[in-house]
Amino acid sequence: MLRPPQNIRAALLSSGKDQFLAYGFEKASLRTICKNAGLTTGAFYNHFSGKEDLFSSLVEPMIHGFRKMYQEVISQELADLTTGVENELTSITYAISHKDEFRLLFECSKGTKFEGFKEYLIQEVFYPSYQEVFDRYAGRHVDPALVQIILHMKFEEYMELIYGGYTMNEVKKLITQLTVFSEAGFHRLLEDINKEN
Amino acid sequence: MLRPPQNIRAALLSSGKDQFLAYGFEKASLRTICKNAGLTTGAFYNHFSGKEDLFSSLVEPMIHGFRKMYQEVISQELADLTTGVENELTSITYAISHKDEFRLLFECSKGTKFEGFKEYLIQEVFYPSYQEVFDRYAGRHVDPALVQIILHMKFEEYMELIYGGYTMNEVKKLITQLTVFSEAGFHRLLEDINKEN
Amino acid sequence: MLRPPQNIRAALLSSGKDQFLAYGFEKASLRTICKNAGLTTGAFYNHFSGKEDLFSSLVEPMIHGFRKMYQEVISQELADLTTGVENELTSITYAISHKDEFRLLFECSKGTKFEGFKEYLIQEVFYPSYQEVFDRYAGRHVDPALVQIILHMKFEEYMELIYGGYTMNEVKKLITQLTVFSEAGFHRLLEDINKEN
Amino acid sequence: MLRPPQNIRAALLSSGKDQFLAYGFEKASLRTICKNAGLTTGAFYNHFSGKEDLFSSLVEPMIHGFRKMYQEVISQELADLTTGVENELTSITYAISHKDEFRLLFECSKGTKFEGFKEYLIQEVFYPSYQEVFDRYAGRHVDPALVQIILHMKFEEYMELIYGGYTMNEVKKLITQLTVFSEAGFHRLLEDINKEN
DNA sequence: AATGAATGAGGGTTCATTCAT
DNA sequence: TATGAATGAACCCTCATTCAT
Repeated sequence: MLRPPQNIRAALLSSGKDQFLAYGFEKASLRTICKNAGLTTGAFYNHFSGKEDLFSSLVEPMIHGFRKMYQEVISQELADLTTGVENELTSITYAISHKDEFRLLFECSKGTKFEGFKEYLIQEVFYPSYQEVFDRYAGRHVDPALVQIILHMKFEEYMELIYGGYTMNEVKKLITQLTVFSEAGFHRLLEDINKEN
Repeated sequence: MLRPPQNIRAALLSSGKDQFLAYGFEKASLRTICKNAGLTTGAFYNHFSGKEDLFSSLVEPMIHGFRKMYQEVISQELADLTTGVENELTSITYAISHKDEFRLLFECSKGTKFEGFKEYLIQEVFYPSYQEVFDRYAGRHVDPALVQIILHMKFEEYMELIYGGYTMNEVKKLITQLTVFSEAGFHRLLEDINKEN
Repeated sequence: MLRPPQNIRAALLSSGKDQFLAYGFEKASLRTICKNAGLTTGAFYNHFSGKEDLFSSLVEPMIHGFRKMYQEVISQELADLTTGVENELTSITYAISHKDEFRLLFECSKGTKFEGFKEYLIQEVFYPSYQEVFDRYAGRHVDPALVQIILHMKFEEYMELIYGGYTMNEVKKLITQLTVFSEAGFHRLLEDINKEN
Repeated sequence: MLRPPQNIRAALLSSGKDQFLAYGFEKASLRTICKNAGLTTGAFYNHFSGKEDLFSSLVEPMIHGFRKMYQEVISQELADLTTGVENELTSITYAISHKDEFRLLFECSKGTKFEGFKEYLIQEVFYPSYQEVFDRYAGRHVDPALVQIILHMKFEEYMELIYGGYTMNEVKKLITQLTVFSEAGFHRLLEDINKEN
């Protein structure tokens, strides 16, 4: 009653985040979300148009932010291919500071319109540029299956960096090391492939 | 009614697998599972003690089989470090032939006692030997964070091999290539690490 | 905010009419009525004391107007029995120009105090004079059941004239024809009845 | 518990009929219907698939019965034009013995797939043959507006016969009288129309 | 006058499980 | 073993109205 309206919205977002993370979108109980935020289910609908609206409100700002950031990163990457580590760091930093929202999006979104977001991101956003980079470096068309798998591994690397609970310094060091790992593996693989034929 | 009891159990297992894969453990409807298996919900309880029992029955035989197989593989591996690719192939082959059960375990088990199985497998089963192998190769204690991440990437590699829909021949070729990738990366990484200090 | 209060009231009445006509009194949503009128539900209560008050305000002025008009018509009718068609036309004209309000009253008033208005009108207002006219013409007491049915048919005739979407000229012509129909039927019926006994 | 299942279904149908008649389909409360039938709302869904299924089960058998009866009546009518009164009596008798279901269909079906049934019946089933009979008798095309209105009046006549609470003997007598009324009116009207031109 | 957050009860429906038959 | 009716709580959501601001 005496709380300013912003706090209510914030309380609902926070409570919703908790429940969605704990139970997933479908199993999370709106009643519980409301109770934890200190209001009735009826009151909820003065702030959000429904359960999915609450979920979207948690996740969409992050998606827009990520999109914006990613576009800058990718355009830099195309201009200067040596900026890899730095750009990765930018992306990871963003993701870490939106850790929860990423998890919502990737692991708790079943039943929402974001359900397939992870695969969408991998296939539509990352894969095309990945395949292109591989092809360019190899000087030939690289087996898409191989690219797919390595891309998924890369994605998993990011996941671990994001959710591993590392400090920024640790992340920086790990990325450097993992870049060494990936690039060495990558070059050796291409050599082998080219030898084959 | 006239079906031998085995068929009923099999029908329930099959119908349950379908629903659990499609909707996850919690959201899958026991009613639907029973209807698709051609019996009533009441009859179900003559064959299984409940929803989770059905799930366990789908997943536990595979776990035991996998455990048994993995122990043979790992003891071979420790005896002869050159058997890597072959052993991986054995594991993957097993996993591919139990694709559905793996997916149940890893992606559809929320709400059951198997909920944390994937992390359990990684941390309790794979990680110790992984860290040991890394340490042995490096001749020093490798940063566990690094091992964790690379292990997760490896695990993701397996996932893709299992779920990518590849033929056995494709899998064999991919494993060979990915082994080249991983090992080259791994060696280069260790070199770098050793240089550092 | 800057609108003169009359406009707000008018907007609410108009929006309410729309919703009541579309969904009936009970199913119409006050929220929607207010939203369409451009204000909040809270503000609504500064103009009307509640949902039913809004409904009454739509319907009562018409009822009073109709009562007044009908009294003039009926007193003329009793003075001069030949004015039939003209008087019918007066009534119908009034009804057509308050078409929506009539519909509200007859078809959308469930849940309000006007719920039984149609039957009230027929039984309390029309029936007594109808029975009297029949009795007078017949020179004897006509079976009330017969009068009831013919009265209801007459009422339905009016409904169709009102809601049929006819021009005034068409209405005039139709009334003339229908009067022929009714009166011929009526006289023949009375002849038969009198022959019986 | 001890009631045979038929009684439960019957109890739900009866309780549903009461509530639908009293409040209309949308406003009737399933909870109340169930309570009055002596079971919980959960149990309800073992007997009907939902609220509308209950409504349909009340109304559809009557519709099919009516359709069947009406087809016999109309084919007789076309074979022998003098059977009018008898056939009307057959129809009305059927309707009276399904009085409640007719009222459900005509007055309480808003929100169901039967919502427009009354107008459908009038326009699609009755109107075409009505217009044809008028045209045939008149020897020319009669103004559809006139036919519409008289048809609606006829329909209202039936409604009153059905809902007036008359005995079968009274109905028989009233139909005879009303047929005199209608036919006399009809013939006189046609004469007038033909004179006009 | 107007806002909009809050109430609290009610809506139809689904659920895993139980149990008399 | 099988049936299917019953339970009772939970689900998300909508409602007319109130009231502090």
